[in-house]
Amino acid sequence: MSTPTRVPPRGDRRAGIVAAALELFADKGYLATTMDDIGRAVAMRGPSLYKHVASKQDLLVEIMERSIATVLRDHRIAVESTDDVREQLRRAVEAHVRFHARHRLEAFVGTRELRHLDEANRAVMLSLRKDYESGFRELVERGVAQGRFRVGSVKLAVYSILDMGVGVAVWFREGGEFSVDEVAYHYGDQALRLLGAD
Amino acid sequence: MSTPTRVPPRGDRRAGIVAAALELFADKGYLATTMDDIGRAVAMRGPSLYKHVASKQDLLVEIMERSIATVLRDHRIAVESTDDVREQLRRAVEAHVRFHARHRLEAFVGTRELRHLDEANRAVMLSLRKDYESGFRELVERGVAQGRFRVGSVKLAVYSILDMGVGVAVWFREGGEFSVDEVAYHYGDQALRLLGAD
DNA sequence: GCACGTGGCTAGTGGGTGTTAGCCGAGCGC
DNA sequence: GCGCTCGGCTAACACCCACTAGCCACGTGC
Repeated sequence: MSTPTRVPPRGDRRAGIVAAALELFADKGYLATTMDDIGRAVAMRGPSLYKHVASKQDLLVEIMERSIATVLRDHRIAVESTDDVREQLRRAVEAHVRFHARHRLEAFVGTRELRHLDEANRAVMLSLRKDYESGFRELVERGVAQGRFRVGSVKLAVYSILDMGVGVAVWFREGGEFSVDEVAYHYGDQALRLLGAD
Repeated sequence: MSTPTRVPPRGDRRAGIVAAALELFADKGYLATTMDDIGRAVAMRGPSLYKHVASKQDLLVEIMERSIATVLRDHRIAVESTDDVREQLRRAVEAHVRFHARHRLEAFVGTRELRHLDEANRAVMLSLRKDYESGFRELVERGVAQGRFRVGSVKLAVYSILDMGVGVAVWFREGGEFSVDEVAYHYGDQALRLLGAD
């Protein structure tokens, strides 16, 4: 039997493996996904994967690190793009929602499989997630201090806004009833309403 | 070694097993929990569990069924307790939040472990969850029709309200900063704001 | 044209897991 | 007191899975 694929372009075989792992982890869960499953998705046997990755755990770590790094970057960009608190919050929420719509699978795996990260990596991820949450809290607190927002509880408002964005990852489908932009806009709007903005 | 517990009260040994399974499923996940783990939690060996339950899957099914039945019942009671749409929605949201605060673990397992239900049971659960969602959608639609709510999109508003309630299960702790009632009240408020109520 | 690194393969290892089989002590009905 | 049911136990079965060992084809550098 001759090789069906002539020659894999370069050493980016690893990227394909990570992508396949992401899809499988999101679909079946980390524990339910076997190395053979991942191998099958990239047309090789399970053990061959070890020529490209150190372990199954490494795949999870790589997925999570990339994911959280993206969210934090997008958030920073959104907040730094204006000085007006109201607008900062709108853009931060839109970035949050855009991420959860565009990177559904990463978002999914990022929250669902946190407990299957080994201790050290989980601690790092939890800390980064806390930072992210803090960014929103500071934003809302500043808005309240400036009299732009009126909330019963900053903490509960922030949790609510974040969680409704997280939920997008569950139901959103590319090419479905809503575009990413529509969802982002509506959610930004809802967040501002929830904060009693203006 | 004599029996440490003199005699288990009655045949409610099963209830203890389900409770232990719930805690473990919520903590480690369904797949990561072994029958030995569950056995240890109720002071017996794994295989002995089979004198009380048919399978590990049965434990998951029982947990999920009880969980969804509770939510649906609470929702119905809330909606039937008044005729005013605004008040119906407030009470439905409060019931939703109360459930996710009081039955954190059930809520957790109910959403996180859905994929590990076998096909038949999963279909039933998904259908029941759809019914629950529909209840909220009809409520919001009625409110909009009566001019009591003003929303950009009924669907997105409903998703948002449900998801922010679901999120409560993640962070809520009995005896923490907020009581169940406080959270329920605040979330009811936030939902009404989000709907542009009144 | 040859050595060698790359990246695939098969075979195996060591451990884990749901579940069944079969044993047995204790309490209860009669 | 006898037998039966209940509910525990240990042993074992039948897989499954991450990962390792060791082999080999192929393309490239020289």
